[in-house]
Amino acid sequence: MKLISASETAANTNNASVEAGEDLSRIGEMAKKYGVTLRTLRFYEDKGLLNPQRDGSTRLYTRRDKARLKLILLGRKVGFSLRDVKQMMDLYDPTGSNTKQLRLALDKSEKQLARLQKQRALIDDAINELSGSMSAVRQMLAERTAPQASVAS
Amino acid sequence: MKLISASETAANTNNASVEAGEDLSRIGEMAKKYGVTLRTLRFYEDKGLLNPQRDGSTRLYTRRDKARLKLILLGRKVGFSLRDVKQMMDLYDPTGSNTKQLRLALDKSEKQLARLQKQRALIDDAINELSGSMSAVRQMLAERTAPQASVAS
DNA sequence: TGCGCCATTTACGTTTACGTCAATTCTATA
DNA sequence: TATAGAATTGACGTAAACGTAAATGGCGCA
Repeated sequence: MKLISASETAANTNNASVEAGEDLSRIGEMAKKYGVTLRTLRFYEDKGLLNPQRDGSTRLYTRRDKARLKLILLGRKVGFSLRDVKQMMDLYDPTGSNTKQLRLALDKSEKQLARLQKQRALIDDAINELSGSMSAVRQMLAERTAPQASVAS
Repeated sequence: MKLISASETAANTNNASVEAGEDLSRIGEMAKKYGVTLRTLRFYEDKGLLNPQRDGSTRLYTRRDKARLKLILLGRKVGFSLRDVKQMMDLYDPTGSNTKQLRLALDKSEKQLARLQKQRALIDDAINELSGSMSAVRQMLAERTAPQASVAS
């Protein structure tokens, strides 16, 4: 599953306007590197989360895009919506202390943490309830004598 | 599936008691009693999970429907899809030992239990990751000296 | 020069479990 | 009888995160 003859692409690019040591990646490379699909990358762009450069129409992702993508994936991992992630990232200002961004992130994180803990409690409940039902069912299967399958909560 | 025995609402519009101890409920009553919306009850019916009788066009829920609804709600609580619940309930046979139903239920339950445990693990991961990020952010907010908000996982 | 692969844009489809009208009819009560 | 309150069906909307074509274009290579 090779895409491009590795050495040439890695060494340089003959076509693009790339002169510094920028390691730009195209969409396929990005997808592979971060375990997402092309569709996902375009989708994130469509939602304003990524802004790759273009060489003609071809997307070229810089390390900035890669950092953002990492953040997005981290955010999704901890359960933030893309909207939340965007909202937080939009506050990023390379010239300031980003206090507002950090406050927002902390605020959202606290709420998300609460949600996660609640979810965990629900899941624990479900697990207990389910385990209980399962042993009941096992009982019924064990004693094949029971004529009725009465079900109660 | 037999539903109606004989005694049916003749002309009396005063529900709640027909002749036998049938305690039929209308949709509003059901919704209140089980904490669901009217829409939900109609939706379940549309999906073949409930089959209330009709008095004209008015739905009348018997205790059988109530038992089924309890099952549905239990199923949803432990994370089964409505499709799963239906599949299991459709196997119910009041004349047999319901071995097949029980086996299916057990099978599905085992899988669902595994899913729940996996989910729990994911949530625990997320909680840890999030907690870590949060203390990092708190750090950065504490030392207002940091000029850059570098973010890494 | 044509094949094959990669990429692009646009747009509709998927999943689940309902919510939200809207228009209308039925029922209960004053 | 008039009217408020229930109930009905039908249809469209929602959320999230993409999937899945379809039609098209560019590039390298044999």
